Amino acid sequence: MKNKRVTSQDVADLAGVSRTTVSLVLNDVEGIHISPETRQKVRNAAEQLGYIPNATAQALATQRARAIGLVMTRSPHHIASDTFLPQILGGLLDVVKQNKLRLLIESVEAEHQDRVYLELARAKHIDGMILLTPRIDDTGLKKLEEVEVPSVVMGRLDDSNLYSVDVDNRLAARQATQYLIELGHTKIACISNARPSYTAAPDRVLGYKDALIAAGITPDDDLIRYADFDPQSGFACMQSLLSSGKRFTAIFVASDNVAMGAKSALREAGLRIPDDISIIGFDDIPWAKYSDPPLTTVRLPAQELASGACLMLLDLMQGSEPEEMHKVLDTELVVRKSCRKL
Amino acid sequence: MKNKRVTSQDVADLAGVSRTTVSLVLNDVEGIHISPETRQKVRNAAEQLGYIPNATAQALATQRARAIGLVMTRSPHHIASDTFLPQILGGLLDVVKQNKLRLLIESVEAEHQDRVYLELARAKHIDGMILLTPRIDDTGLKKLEEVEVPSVVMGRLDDSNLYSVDVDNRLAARQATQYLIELGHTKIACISNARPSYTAAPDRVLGYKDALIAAGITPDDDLIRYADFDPQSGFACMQSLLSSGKRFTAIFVASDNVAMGAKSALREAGLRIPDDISIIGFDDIPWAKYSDPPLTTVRLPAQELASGACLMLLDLMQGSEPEEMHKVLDTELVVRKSCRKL
DNA sequence: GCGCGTTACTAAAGCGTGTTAGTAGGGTAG
DNA sequence: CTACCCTACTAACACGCTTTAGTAACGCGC
Repeated sequence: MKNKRVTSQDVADLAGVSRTTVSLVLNDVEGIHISPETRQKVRNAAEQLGYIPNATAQALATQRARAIGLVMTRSPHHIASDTFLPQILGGLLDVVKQNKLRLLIESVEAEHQDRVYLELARAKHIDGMILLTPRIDDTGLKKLEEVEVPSVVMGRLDDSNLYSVDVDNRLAARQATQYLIELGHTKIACISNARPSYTAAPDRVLGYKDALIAAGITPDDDLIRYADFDPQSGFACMQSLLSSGKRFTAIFVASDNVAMGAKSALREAGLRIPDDISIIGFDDIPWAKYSDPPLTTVRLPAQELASGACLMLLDLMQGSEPEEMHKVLDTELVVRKSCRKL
Repeated sequence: MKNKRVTSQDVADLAGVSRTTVSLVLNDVEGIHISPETRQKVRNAAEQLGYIPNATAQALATQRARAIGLVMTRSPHHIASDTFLPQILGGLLDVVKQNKLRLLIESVEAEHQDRVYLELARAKHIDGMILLTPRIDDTGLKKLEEVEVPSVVMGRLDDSNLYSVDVDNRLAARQATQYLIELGHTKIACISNARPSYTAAPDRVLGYKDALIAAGITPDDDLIRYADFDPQSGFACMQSLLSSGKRFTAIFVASDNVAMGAKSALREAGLRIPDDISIIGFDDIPWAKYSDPPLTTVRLPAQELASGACLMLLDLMQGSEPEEMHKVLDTELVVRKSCRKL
């Protein structure tokens, strides 16, 4: 009862003007002539009533929701163990808040993607979307390209004319592997971060192979495993490698999160890092620095990726063309203590 | 051009019926009589045109946004290093998806909270909100109670008549500390998870003291530090403890995330876990199990907390009264290898 | 063949805003 | 004195949907 919704009509009534005037004043519309006294009257009335415009009505009238969506192509379970998410959210929220937008989180199961993207876009609850960790086989994205909804992909997508922000996964993986080679390692295994359908995974494996080949080492597919985002899968992959009987003195794990599990498996097997096995990660999650031993890894600028994608999206939403279609941010080798000279 | 927005009017025209009928059919409104043939005509037309209802218009008409907000009282920076967030999001998304709702993320800086909560609520972009890690001194929340917006707090808030879901932090902390005592430790330090203004922090310290007192040990405030969510602050707190000259053989760190940093500081000081110092954490984040040594900790059911809060919120949104006003979930001591018998 | 209930639909009134087109009144130039 | 412009506003439509109130047609009992 005390909280009957206050509308612009109420403000207009109290101020003794029309609803139009209220709208014009409160939105500071340019090039319109309203006397300072009236402006003040309206402002006072709004203040007094505690008027808060109904965002839904605004959205309907303006055809803009003032919100963007973060779309994740993963199950809630996988989201729960995504080390990266907080950083990405942090980066997004930063930009989103500055631009007075809202952020919508959406997770899309593999099954009915096609429809979902379109629904999100057309239903107009959001003005644009950021697509996280897209999959190669995502047919829905193809359709998305044909629609006029501003979208930016965080990651790489072949043959796509969607805008994107990413790092050069292949190059970064190559550099990481090269670092191991420079330390004298020749038997180097690899655990990729995710199943190959997620674009970053095969890219990182390619980079790993690039480095080997450049050093005259023949890649051995038996030394490669594909994890599934979480430490648990890293644990399993490492166990599988260890029990394969194949020898290796170093390993490139294409995700710090997965590396956590891998390290644990090494420890259980009685192997010491870096004395017995050198390990290099990927991502530089906040814990990498504090793990034991501190993990040598490739820093991936998560927050910058997120805010970069967000800024790009804002450009698109304003109708202006972003500078680059596919923005690529730099990675950086962060040497800590998990690798040793052979 | 190809993507002129399809409205219910278009569907009505194609099907040769009124917009009303379209709405009635597509929403499966109960207790209304529409012939099967007409229903089919409408469905076909909608399908053919690829009609997707405008969610904003629906929201305006029904006065329900079909969205809930997750409100975090922290800066984007702190969000970026929140280990818990993915699990909470996972839990929320699960429920949210099942109920065909949307999830909005909002971060609120300490400065202008009062206004923000109300804006969120009244602007009606959301039907209800979940408040994460509230602070004792949050005056905005007081005002929120007076408004009719369904809200559930994840955490505890004294003297509040807001619904809440939480664990018994005090009891859990007590049990953790008691475990250390049972192992024979008497000199036990404590690093709390956050600054005391976040309710969980002092609660956990109280539980820690409870256990000491029950065992006839006088708590020593010089052995207590307050961290700030992230590993870095844990590192600093541990350094501070070590350099204080005070002796201790075990420590209760009220956050696994903070414990990561603390462990790192111990290692740098040349102390071994658990040989020199036993350490017990809190939260049981996914990495606790895989850290070295595997961290003994208190499992906090993050996903269940989130989904519990969400279900509670759904009840409130439907106007029904949840069973309990303050739901308390169980914690569980997870013994791993970071504590030893003295 | 009149009243009444049921079926199958539709017209129109909201929801709360933004925005365009228009108006009334006063000043100024010709 | 008329024509025109400027200021300061307002009436009314648009946004796309839900929902209430209503209507027309039909069957049925009496």
